[in-house]
Amino acid sequence: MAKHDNADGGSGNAAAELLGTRLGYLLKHAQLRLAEHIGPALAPFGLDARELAVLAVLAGDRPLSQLEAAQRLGIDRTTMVALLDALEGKEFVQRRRSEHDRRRNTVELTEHGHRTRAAAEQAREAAEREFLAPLDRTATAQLVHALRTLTRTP
Amino acid sequence: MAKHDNADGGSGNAAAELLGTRLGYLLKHAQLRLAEHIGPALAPFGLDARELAVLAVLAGDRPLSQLEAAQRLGIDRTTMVALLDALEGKEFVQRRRSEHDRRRNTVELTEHGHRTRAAAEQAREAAEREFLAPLDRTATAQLVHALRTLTRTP
DNA sequence: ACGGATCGTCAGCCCGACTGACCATCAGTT
DNA sequence: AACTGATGGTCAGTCGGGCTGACGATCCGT
Repeated sequence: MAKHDNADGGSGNAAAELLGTRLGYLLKHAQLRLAEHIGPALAPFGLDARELAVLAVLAGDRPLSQLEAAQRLGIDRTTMVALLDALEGKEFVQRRRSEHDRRRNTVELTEHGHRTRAAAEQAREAAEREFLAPLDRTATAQLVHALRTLTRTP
Repeated sequence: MAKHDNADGGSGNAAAELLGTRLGYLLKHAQLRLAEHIGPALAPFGLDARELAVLAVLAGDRPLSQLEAAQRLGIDRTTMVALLDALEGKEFVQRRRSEHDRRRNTVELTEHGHRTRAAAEQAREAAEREFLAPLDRTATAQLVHALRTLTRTP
């Protein structure tokens, strides 16, 4: 969280006028600003947002294969490999050859992974709340609802 | 628009349940879906969204330097170089050494650039409207307002 | 027992965006 | 005028995220 981004901070916002009407710009920068909240919030846990999302998806009762996990996140299975390498290196997850289909790795959270995930999730929620603070309850609900509607592939 | 992204389309949306509550996910995917509308809409003009934004920023009455243009878009000046290389190659803009400060390039739209920008801007707006179609007027206004509030660095 | 599909892995590549160095130029100082 | 420090444009290098393509191991239907 330092190299990419830039999320304003510069220039006397002549931009805002022109770009503030462009949905793409608004969405992108909302995301950037949110990332600025969440990144630091997760850093103490040794996680970034993507990794936490992986943990979240793996936290269900049923252990998943790498492919299943990838699909739930909408990422490629080859991307999942590296993600899990990192998470396994930090002892948050554990790969294990599936008994029933020995092509598959079933992936499970470790004890440490479970605890960290729970704590990190709270930190993420707090960061989100902080980010959303300028909006009242209603506006927040409407925002989420609108975004959900728009992302539901029609 | 084919290689990157993936924006769902796969998996029986077990994701939606888990991730639909995560603001980061919603923002990211809203953006992806919007890009899917806008990309093809701008393709006929030989532009992508970033390039159109550059044209928009340069379309003001006063010609800007590369640095000024970059700052208004919140991008790096080194990034602007390549962007302008492309736009100049397509004859949409023209660089010219500033008379008053010969370190600067002032950048201006060509005639062709102006016409293309106007047309492309309409196409972009149409694409945005299409993307926003699932929301009624009020919801759209609220969404834009909320995003604007959140992106205003407080 | 085979041939085709599936899963995990790895190498290679693309894209966007940044950093660092370089050169030309400007502006203020001496 | 000459020096010095800052500024603007350029380029090479690099990084992060994510993909494609190929490969080996396995599975499965015939």
